[in-house]
Amino acid sequence: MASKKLCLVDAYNQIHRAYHALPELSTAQGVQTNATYGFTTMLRRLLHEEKPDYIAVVFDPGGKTIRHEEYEEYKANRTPMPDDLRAQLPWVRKVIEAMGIAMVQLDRYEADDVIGTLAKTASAAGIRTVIASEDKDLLQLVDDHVRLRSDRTQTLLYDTAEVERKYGVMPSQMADLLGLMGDSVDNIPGVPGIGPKRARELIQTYGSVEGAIDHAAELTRFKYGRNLAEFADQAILSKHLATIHTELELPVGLDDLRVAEPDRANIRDLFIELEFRRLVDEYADEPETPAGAYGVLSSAEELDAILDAARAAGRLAISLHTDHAEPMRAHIVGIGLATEPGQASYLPVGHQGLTAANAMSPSDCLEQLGPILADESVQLIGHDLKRALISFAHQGLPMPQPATDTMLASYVLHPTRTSHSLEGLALDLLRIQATKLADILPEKKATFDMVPVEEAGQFAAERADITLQLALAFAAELAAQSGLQNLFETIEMPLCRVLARMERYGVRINTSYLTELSAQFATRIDDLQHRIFEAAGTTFNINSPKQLGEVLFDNLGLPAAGKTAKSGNRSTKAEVLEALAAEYPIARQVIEFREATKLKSTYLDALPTYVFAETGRVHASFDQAVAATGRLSSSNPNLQNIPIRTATGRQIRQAFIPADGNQLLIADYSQIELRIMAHLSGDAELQRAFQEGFDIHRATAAAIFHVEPDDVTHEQRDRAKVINFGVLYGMGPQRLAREFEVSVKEAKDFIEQYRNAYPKVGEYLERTVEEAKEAGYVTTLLGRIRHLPELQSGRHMVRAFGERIAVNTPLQGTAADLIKLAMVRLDERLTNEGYGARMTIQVHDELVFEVPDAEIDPVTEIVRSEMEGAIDLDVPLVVDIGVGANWIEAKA
DNA sequence: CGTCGGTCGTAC
DNA sequence: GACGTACGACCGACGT
Repeated sequence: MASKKLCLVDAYNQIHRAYHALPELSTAQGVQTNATYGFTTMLRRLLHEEKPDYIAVVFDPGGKTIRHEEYEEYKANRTPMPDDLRAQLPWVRKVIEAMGIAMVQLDRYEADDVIGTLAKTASAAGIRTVIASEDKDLLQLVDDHVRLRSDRTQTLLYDTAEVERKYGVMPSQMADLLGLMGDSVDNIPGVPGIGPKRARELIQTYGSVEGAIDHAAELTRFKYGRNLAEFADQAILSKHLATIHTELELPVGLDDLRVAEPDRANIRDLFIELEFRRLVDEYADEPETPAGAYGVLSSAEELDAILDAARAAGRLAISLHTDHAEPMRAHIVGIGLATEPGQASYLPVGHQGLTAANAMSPSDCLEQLGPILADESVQLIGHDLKRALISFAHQGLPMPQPATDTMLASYVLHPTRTSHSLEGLALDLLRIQATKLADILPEKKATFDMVPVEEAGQFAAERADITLQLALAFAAELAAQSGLQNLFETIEMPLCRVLARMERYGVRINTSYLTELSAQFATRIDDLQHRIFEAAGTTFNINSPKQLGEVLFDNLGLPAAGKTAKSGNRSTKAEVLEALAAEYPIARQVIEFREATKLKSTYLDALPTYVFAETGRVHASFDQAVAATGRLSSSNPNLQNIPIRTATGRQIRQAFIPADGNQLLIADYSQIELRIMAHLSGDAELQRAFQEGFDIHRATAAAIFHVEPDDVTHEQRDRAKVINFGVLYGMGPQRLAREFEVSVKEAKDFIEQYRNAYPKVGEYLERTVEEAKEAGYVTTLLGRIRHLPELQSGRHMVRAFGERIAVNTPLQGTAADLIKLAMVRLDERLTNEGYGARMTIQVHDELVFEVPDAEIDPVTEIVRSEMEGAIDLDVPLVVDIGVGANWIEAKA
């Protein structure tokens, strides 16, 4: 049998390496985790690949060591550990502890010395050692039994031969080598004028530092030879400092380092807390599965009993499952129902092969559910309820106003979470591993209706149970944060149903018009492609940035301007091509080709594919839990990026039309973010500009260029516009300089002039960043919050990014709050007052309505009053409203 | 054949 | 890289 193995981890070395190698990661709570994560995966790999019998993680002591006593300057050049790394050390120790791995640390001695001593002890016992470190000092320990493992781009195991190959000396001579060449990392001086190459030669020739010094007299014709004599003491000291002690008295023996069974429950909890989701699965081979009492309902009486319980409890958590991912196309397959945590039932509705003989009919099920949904005394709870509401409506049930959507609760509390999936929340908050849908589907592409009722029931009931438990947990969390609770209850929850209605109603598009336009574009694209190929002298894929770059910059020799960030290809973006267009017609042709193909593929050809046969309309999704600032997002298709800026692009908007007998009514907030900034900053001049109803860009131009508003030139107004928007995004002078094609100094002057014009705006922006650093988060006017772990970063770039987010989020987020509030009130009024008008699209500061011809006047007034009156600011909110037969015509 | 990162471009 | 928030088309590398 092979000999046993010991792994020794150089803790700080590996922690630092992880910290620098990984991008900043942090949990939803803002705990930084990159070093912890990197160290954890390193440990895991080490255990897996080396399969040691013994293991220890060795730390340096907190205070001074014997080397400091011998040489004051030892490690004096070390920069202090960044705060965001130091903060991770307790977590690293927790991970090591949970994994059942020994930690060793000795006062006054470095980790290297402990490692050396342990390795030697192991060797004496016939045990092989693998040291995990990138520190070349440790190479001196390498021998037949001891190897050093380095894991940079690939794993490299240093044995004696590898050390000799790389450094030209035997491992035992590494301290001599360092004694001569010094080590800037540890601030070991070495001998001036002797670097790695000479040190290597000298050690190879004379065997040791002492040997080299003995022969210094023979080398006095060289400067380094004279230095060797002069700095002999320093060389001896350096070697001494670099020499690892291997004879220490340690408080632990090898027996204490045996690899133990990890504490899986503890590891799982820890990884959940740290949000190491991938690792949780691995260590939680016995995950806590919900131990609830779940049953399948098989009669109207059983269902009634559950509904009675819901009425008694005043709440009902549901988990709805359908046969289709798109709610507009979906039919209800079954519903999990829960009223108390730990127990839940399943109502099968539309499983394949399920007949009235073994259950209730689908229509009976749904009919029986109708009243409870309409019952306002029973709080409806669910996860991603917008989908459920659409499905209900699709099947003829009422669309109730739900009380708690756990997805939205999670979003309000942690808007930057990348996912608000039920599974993820269950894991993080309840420490429960929910059953995965994929695990119960009979095959990969199966749908829920193919799952046998019993399995589907366990799954759906579990989800309803988890949803209820999450709702209770979120209720407690929200209760402690009244601002968020208010936002959740008065805006996000009501909006959920508004969006469901919008989505279900959809928008009408003129498909024949789009098809016609698409054919025109095809001709134009074909023409451009021919001309580009002719100019290039070759055919290629113009849509491939890589191939395009080769043609333009290699074949045709156009001057390249900058590389792309990730792959280092030469950039072919519009800005670059635009600069070349005056001199090289092909650049212009590529720009036009790009615009045409973009519009054709993204809009002209894509939009008609979204038309839903049943309604003849497009039912895009408006997602409420995506954007970190509180904005909505839109997808399938995205109706929030329909072109408007170019004449060609505007043709696409004309495809958006109302139903017969209706008009489109478009209502836009005018300059909403700047108005919010005027309000929040309290700047008198900016406020006055809005109160007087000035053209804000013209007013800003007049103020920063010191001219009368009437004398402002087009260029001045354009520049003021760029600055006005730049301020909202935290733009710096460099970017402004590039934008204006002026020097950075001149750009700084513009900013200075802006600050003079609106002094309180500058103060406000600075105050916002300061307060964000203090509090760790920023807030909007209606109490939405966003945590900013970026501001605690050790990296300047990341911190600067955090500062821009801190500036932008309250403005963008408050605008989002306002329009959401207006949407909720508008929906309420239009519904309650019996109008046929429908809200159909939201584009951040704009609402699109489909309004019956006869309702135009009253609806215009209602829209204006609810939007302008959404909230009372120190400046007026102005809404521009237009009416027309398509989205362009209606733009006032 | 599907997934995913990279690049680019559209909106506010 | 240098201005915030999104979604998505296309390419091309990579894995099954």
